[in-house]
Amino acid sequence: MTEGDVLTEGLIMGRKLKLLPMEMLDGAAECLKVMAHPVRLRIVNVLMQGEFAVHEIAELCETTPNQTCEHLRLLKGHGLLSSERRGRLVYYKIESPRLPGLIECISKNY
Amino acid sequence: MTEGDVLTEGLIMGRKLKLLPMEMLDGAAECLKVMAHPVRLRIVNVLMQGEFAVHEIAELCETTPNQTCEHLRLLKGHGLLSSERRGRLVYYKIESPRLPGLIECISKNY
DNA sequence: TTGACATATCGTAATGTTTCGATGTATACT
DNA sequence: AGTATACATCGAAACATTACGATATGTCAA
Repeated sequence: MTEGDVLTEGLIMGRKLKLLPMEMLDGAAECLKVMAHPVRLRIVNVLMQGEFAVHEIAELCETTPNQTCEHLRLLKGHGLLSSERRGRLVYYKIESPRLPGLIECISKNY
Repeated sequence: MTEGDVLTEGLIMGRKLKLLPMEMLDGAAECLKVMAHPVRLRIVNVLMQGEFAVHEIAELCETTPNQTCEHLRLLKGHGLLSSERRGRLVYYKIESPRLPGLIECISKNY
């Protein structure tokens, strides 16, 4: 969806409002909910620079491998990341193109 | 903070990574958490087009005045909105410049 | 002052999230 | 086979969020 595609859904007091469709906001809210955690933001920030194995991600995020696994599972469960085993290491990478956009938005505004 | 201000915080396997500082991600995560609800996204989307009273916001968000109040209170409590009473109506408007950026990011990517 | 409307708050039940230790599984090395 | 390493999953406690009805406050108008 591009910026011009907003729908005119609201009409109140004679004013027409350009509002994003509710289904879009539902999807966005779900994604934001998943990303609304500092460690998961950091994970995505790390993976924007390449594939990494779980223990590397854990180290870079200053958390335990255990917790890292859970965060990775959540992100993967929502289709945001994908993983591949190579030997005894499992490498994760970004799957959803939405993620870099969000990190970029954060780096500009926060 | 501009895009060039990312810190080189990560160093692993001889690779230097450009990572956003953790305090920044903490703040972003808190804001995302507040915004990670479809009705609150819609509220901000509405308020990007001007000030509105609570019952108008409720109608445009297709929810009850009661719930609208609670969402507005949460958003205001985080300094994202401000309000002003005029007569028996209370008008809300956007206070934080971060909000339009987030909605814009959503409208482009979702 | 009474009634009506607009907004705010409170209590609470239902639900979801986070964290942690313990346990399970997969791979490689000896 | 046995052991070590890396990762994944499970269960439960602690905590946070959401939704909803009930009740309270604030403003206006008759």
